[in-house]
Amino acid sequence: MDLLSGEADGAAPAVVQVLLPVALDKTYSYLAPPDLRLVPGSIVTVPLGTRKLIGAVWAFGDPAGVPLKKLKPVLGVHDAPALGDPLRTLVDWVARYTLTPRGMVLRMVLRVPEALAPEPAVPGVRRAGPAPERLTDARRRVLARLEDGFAWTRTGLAAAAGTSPGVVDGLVTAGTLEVVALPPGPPVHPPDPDFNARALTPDQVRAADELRRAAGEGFSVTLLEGVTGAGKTDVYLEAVAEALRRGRQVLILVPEIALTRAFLERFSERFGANPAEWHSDVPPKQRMRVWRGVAEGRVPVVVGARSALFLPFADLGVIVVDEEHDAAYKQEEHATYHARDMAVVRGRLEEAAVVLSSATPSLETRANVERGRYRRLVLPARATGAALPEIALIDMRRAGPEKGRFLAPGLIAAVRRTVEKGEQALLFLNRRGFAPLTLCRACGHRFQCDNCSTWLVDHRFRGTLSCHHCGHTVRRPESCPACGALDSLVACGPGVERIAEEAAAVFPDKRIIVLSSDMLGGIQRLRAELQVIAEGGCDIVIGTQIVAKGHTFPKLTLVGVVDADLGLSHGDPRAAERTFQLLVQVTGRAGRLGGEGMSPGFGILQTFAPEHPVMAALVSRDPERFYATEMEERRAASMPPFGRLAAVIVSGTDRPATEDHARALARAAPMAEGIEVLGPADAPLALVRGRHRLRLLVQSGRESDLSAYLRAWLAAAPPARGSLAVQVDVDPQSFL
DNA sequence: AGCACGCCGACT
DNA sequence: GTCGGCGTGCTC
Repeated sequence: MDLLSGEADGAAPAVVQVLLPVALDKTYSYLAPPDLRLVPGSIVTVPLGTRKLIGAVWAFGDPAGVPLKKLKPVLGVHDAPALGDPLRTLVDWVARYTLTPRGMVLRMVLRVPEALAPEPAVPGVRRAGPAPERLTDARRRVLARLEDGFAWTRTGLAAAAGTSPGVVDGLVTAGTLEVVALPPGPPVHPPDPDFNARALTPDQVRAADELRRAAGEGFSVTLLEGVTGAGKTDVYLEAVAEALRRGRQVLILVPEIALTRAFLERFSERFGANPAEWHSDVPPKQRMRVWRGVAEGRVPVVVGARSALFLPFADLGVIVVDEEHDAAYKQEEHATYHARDMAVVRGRLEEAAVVLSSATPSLETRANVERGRYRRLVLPARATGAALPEIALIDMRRAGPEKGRFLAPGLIAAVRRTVEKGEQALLFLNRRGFAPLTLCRACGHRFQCDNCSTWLVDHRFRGTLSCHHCGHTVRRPESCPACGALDSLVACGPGVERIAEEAAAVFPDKRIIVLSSDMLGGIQRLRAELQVIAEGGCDIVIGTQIVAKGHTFPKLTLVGVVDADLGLSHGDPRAAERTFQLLVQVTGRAGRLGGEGMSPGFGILQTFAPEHPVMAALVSRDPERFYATEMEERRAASMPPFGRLAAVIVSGTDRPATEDHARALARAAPMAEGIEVLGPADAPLALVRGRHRLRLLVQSGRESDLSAYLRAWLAAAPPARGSLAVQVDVDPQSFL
């Protein structure tokens, strides 16, 4: 795209196209006062209706020919670097791909209003006049500190002179000192690429060499694959080091804020300084510094959640996507995009090297490797002793527990052997609370959420029934609200609390800790419990997904998965992949001390489907086997990555109106070769936070441009009115 | 997105 | 009589 096309000639007033961070796809035309030096990407303030908004200059001229009298002038330019070509192209690209108005994508770039005001200069003081008449001791010490001629901060100077800031203020009043603006400090200490280069294994060295080369060669995508503990981080930090040596910036995406802590330590060990952080919990002042620092090229490395993808890097050389398979990279709110894929797009636009790191890569990424689009580097396990754990299955149909119990005798025996050796066992169940469903034995009443189509989960520790979707909570009643029967309520199915109860009954003298995200006492309590576990003050850990990543359990040697089939049952195209990834991750928490360093521990999976490819792959400790069969399945079903899937989601407060609109939309779907629209008849109607939701699934056997199809469809479809809303997800990660 | 302008129900 | 609900439409 030629951004300079249609530049105003000679006498005609200069007009610029400005993109605004509102739900508009179009740019608006504004008069450009000649004294403002505008360039493409300039961040400007303009009037819109009654409001003043911050937007960005997207182009010059006025191809649409808006009548001159309608045009208002640009009010001012911000003292911040203009958004670069690659970032502006990224905004256009993401908007087009996700069918989101460009303004809403720009919003993700400009979501830092504080950053756009010039950073308030730190007030400093320096010597400006003669010594005061009354020269006290404290005053003498202050003046002595200023002999060097530099300006000091008020508080810094007072502290250095061993006195209070009041003394400094007094000298300012006396005219001895003056207040001056100090230049803002650098937002982060620069990392040193050669600070603490680790000794790498020969395999790591080979991989690191490849990545270093990639970091110097413009755009490429490399999958870095290796089991937990194989040293992927050490390897990709060498690509980071290379980018730093070349003076280019680095973005490291991590799936969750909670995981950044451990990573930051790792980083500062290697580079002697912390990277800048970017996620929703970074306080406003620091956000401002990071945003500006990134734009001005003064921040060399950012570690952040998916929103960091839209930071205005001045010269981005390397993008790392850590745990690239993680579902947290899919953004569902506002614009729906997949940060891993958009990172690849940004890498292409910025001429950067993209590194995708994972022990269990997504099928999308593996398919791109097979097609020759991405390179693949495998870190073999043998180098560090890391490998997949030994896995055994318990066939719950033959060797399961008695009715009403959830731990099979085989699993109990294994836990007993483990704890009696003084080691720890983990019982993993990805379900919070005591039981996922409560029903009345007398009348069959099931406790359901008022706002959502979900069961209320029994939280016995708290004495409540809660919806995990919207948070709706009621006290656990004594009698059935439908038939009034007393003592007729039964809990169906297990949650971690119930497993804890069962484990306590089986192992009355063992120390048991339950870890889940809804734990009473919050994050501090969680940290404390983790500390207890690390110190060996616990025999059996019972946990949800929260134990699957991040934390390390040094004394853990056995992982028992209470329900390995959980998550396989939905008609989700990625169910098998997700389950495989989760089970590899959680069983990988087990290790065994001995020889040189850790070696893998044991995993026991309770399953009703021992012949399922996921279980078979885990038992054989051969992930390639899983990838091969799953690839074939997906290919046969034309599911991603061999076909495209999209969802048109209709939601509304009125159920019949929502269904009607979904039907009307489905009727309006154009016929197209190889594209099929499913629903609304086959699509379940869900109630989510008080709104009815229906999905129309759009499936394409080929990798055709579904976006174009969807655009054409929705342009011709009846418009949504009232509370009805239509949302498009061009790459849904589940059917739910 | 946000804001004004609009047209219908209960009240300082 | 107004205050205020949120449905509709526009913003250079």
